[in-house]
Amino acid sequence: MLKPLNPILHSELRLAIMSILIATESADFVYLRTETGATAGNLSVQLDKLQRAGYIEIEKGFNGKLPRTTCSMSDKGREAMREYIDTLQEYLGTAIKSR
Amino acid sequence: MLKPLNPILHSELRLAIMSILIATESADFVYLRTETGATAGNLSVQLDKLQRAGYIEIEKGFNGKLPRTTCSMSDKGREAMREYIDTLQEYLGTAIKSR
DNA sequence: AATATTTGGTTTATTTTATAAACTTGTTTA
DNA sequence: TAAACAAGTTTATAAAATAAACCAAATATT
Repeated sequence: MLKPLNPILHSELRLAIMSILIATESADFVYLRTETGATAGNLSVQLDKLQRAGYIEIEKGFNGKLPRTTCSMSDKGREAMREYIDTLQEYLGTAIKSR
Repeated sequence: MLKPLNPILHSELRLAIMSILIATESADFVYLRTETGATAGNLSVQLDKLQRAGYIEIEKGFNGKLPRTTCSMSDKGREAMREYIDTLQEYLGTAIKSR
């Protein structure tokens, strides 16, 4: 029987966010928005879910006088991604290995 | 900007179904049910979506006197999976290659 | 110097999707 | 012959994703 895919990660936008953060260590709201093409509302909601899950940390500060929200991945998030990718590979089996 | 992940494939149960079919070429309703652990209702709905998308073919026949639904992947389905996996790898980048 | 616009978001409402519960049709079994 | 089972489908509910509307502060415009 197949393992379940972590439902927090198995979401297009949340996976996109996590994929960016796993590579860059830190990214702000505006960058995530342009990179993912998400609406601000959607991005806000999904960042919140990732934070509640303990997968990312969100720091609110200022860039000069303008607000700035900086996100980075937590160890828990990195571990969850590792497991998610493992599970994905179990699903996709040979199909993914052959590329 | 990240490419969208085919929403028909980016669903746990549908991905599980497609993953089984990509490896086995053909599987019946009962097998898919036990293998995925899905409820019959959910499986029925998701098979229907995959069929409407043209990703699988569904043949209804009999196993003795009992109904039997056999599913197999279409060329279009195989192509969609190829693309989906490519896109996933773009998302996951190095994280997936290192395993 | 008032007012309009832009930036960087959040909150709330709507739509879509996934899932489960209830039902159907026919078949064994007691 | 009635109860239980198999193999599904249909419909109702719960959860999720997404967008629309809103807000506060900063900057630009007339």
